[in-house]
Amino acid sequence: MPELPEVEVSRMGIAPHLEGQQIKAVVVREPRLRWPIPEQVMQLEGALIHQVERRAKYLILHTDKGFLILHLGMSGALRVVASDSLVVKHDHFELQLTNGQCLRLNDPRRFGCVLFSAQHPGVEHPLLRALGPEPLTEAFTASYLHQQAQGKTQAIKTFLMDNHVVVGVGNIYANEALFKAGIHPKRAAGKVSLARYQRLVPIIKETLSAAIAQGGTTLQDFTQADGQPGYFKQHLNVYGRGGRPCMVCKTELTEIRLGQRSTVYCKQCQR
DNA sequence: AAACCTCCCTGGGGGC
DNA sequence: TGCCCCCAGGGAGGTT
Repeated sequence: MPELPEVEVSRMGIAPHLEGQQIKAVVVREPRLRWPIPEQVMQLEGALIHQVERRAKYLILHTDKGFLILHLGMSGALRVVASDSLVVKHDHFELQLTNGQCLRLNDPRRFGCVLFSAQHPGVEHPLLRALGPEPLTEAFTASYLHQQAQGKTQAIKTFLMDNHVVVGVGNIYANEALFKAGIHPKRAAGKVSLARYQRLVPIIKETLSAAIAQGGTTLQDFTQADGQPGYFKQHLNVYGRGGRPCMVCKTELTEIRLGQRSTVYCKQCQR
């Protein structure tokens, strides 16, 4: 499942193949994604791609004829392959380039989206306008998070996963970061001290950065049909380990549901 | 307004 | 072996 690190790895993988290239044809095989793929994407035929940007878990292709917004949802994957390479099940969308390559989106669960924006969507588009800061920038600090949390009774895990607070912290990283920071996932966000946010924020940054760095090792063969590598799985302390012993104190890990999401923690280590 | 809940979708896994 | 049911997840949008 693409979390922020995987989207960033996707961006790094596809950008060198796309930037400076021209779009020859836009192919929509299955328009029924999260939202129907709009007709306007056809306007990108003939466009020159300037840049591939990531904002939260969205990828934004800058072209001289507008902006393409991509979201991978739960199960989406992007590959750069030869335009005549075999189309497989769930290959819903592609941009064919004049150099014979194409950017192909495969998404079995269709939670992803492909959208068009005439202006840069970061400030203008309703989906991106209200997003919180990027976790790997200087804007994301302990004092910012502490201030956002003031008066909130919401569980800190739900708070961290709210895109208005900070983007890109999905269920896996919220679980892992709270474990490493020793904070109970159900603790009210507004009752977590500044000192504990000062511990948590660097942990979130380090966890995301480490995952990106490891995804980087798969960049070489990114254009091959390998699928998701699962490179981060061996580093997980709590996610998917409910009922098994805590790696620190051996206490049986507790699994609960919080905001419809599976939540695993150590009742000994996390308070 | 804040804090919940629901829904979209398919593949995979467990139970029988 | 095969079938059914449930679950996973991001995040918009609805409800309380």
